[in-house]
Amino acid sequence: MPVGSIIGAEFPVALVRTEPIQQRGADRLNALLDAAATIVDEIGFDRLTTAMIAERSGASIGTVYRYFPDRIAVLQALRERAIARFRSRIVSLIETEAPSTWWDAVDLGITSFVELYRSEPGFRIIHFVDRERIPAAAGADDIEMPFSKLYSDVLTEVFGLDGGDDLAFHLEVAVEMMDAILSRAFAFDSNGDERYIDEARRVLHGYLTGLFGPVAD
Amino acid sequence: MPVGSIIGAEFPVALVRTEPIQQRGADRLNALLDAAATIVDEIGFDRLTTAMIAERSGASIGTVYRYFPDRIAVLQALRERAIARFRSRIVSLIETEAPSTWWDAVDLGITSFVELYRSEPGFRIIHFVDRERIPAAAGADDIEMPFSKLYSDVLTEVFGLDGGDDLAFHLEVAVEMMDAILSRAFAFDSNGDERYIDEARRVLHGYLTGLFGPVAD
DNA sequence: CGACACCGAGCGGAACTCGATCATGGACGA
DNA sequence: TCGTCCATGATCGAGTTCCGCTCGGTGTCG
Repeated sequence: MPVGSIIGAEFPVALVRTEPIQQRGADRLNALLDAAATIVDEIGFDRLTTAMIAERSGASIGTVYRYFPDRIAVLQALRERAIARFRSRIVSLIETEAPSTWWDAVDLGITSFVELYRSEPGFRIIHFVDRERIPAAAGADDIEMPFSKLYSDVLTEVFGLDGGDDLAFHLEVAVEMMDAILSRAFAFDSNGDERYIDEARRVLHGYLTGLFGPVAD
Repeated sequence: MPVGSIIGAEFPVALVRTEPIQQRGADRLNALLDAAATIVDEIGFDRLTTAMIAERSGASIGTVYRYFPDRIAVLQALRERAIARFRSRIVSLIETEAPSTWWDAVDLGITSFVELYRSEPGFRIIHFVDRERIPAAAGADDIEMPFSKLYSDVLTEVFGLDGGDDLAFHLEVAVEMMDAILSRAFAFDSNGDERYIDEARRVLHGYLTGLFGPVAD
């Protein structure tokens, strides 16, 4: 069962300058990210300064730059950490709930997604999808497998869905749509506007059943 | 016929410090935005400096700050101007093409949207929806009517669509979805990946016919 | 005591200000 | 109908402030 494979590395790859070795190092790194998260929540993306991160987390600027190459990397790492948590939450949900249809599995994904936006500070500002995508800097090709591809593998192997090569494509479209609608849900309502959340579910259900046919396990 | 009403103001409201009075002022403002647009296209969002904008447009830094309160406002104004052009393009398209069904009208919207991404410099970086939405700064409530609301009015009055109060909501969801998929289409391909563009059309068609029933005028 | 972790003054550069200077176009008299 | 005048819009750019980031030196774990 490949479900566990949708968990990624604990810490963002290639974003930190030096992986922390000692315990306090790891603590610091998390503290830095926590600080960044709450600040982003409060004053937004581009008003965040590295000095603020340092002050909030009780570190010095030097320490910030010990772990991160630049300001942007902090934000990216923040996203990565949140997504890593998201992935592991999905895994435990799938294992405990043991969904019997592919739709139940997807629905679980949506639920986790909503929880992610709700509970992860700063995430409703950062967003799931990285819109500043840089065309995959050549050289660093140990890039993490995209979420949609992994989920497509799971659906294929566990539920025998046959979307062919198109499955990953359609799942990516699905993820984009879901993120867009949920971002809207959380844009003005930090708890998430239920109307949009419900609509996201409905849209995804309609989109996916339109591709795979009615739900049946 | 209210079609004309979906054109907004000529210049972005509440983003410029001083509305230009004389002709050269308006020219300057446009020149500044043009410069910003091409620079964004070339080197991206956060490498854009106000000094570059000044130099490219043949102005001084002081002039930049005469019209814009800060760097971010330039980008916002850039989006607003592009969207204003988008609106007027839609108007002329609807008037010249005279679509006979509501779907044709929506399809025209999608076409314009794609053209917007293709032809408006910097727009594929800026994106249609503002993801930095700050909960509507209190005080400035002469905020522009959202695009989805206006389009919903047009569809209601011209094609007699009856989505009730829900129509505007569903159209907003539709716009969010479309922008998400099209952003993806233009993320790595400055001409737009046709596969995603087609999918955006398909998705919107499915979503909207699911709400209004099959297309018929 | 070696390596890991941390510090913070300081440097370069970008964002933004402000008082001085130039240009425009409407008022107004001839 | 013109020309000139000048209030006000528009422009300038050196200078200030603030921010991202470096680096050599100082703690503190194992």
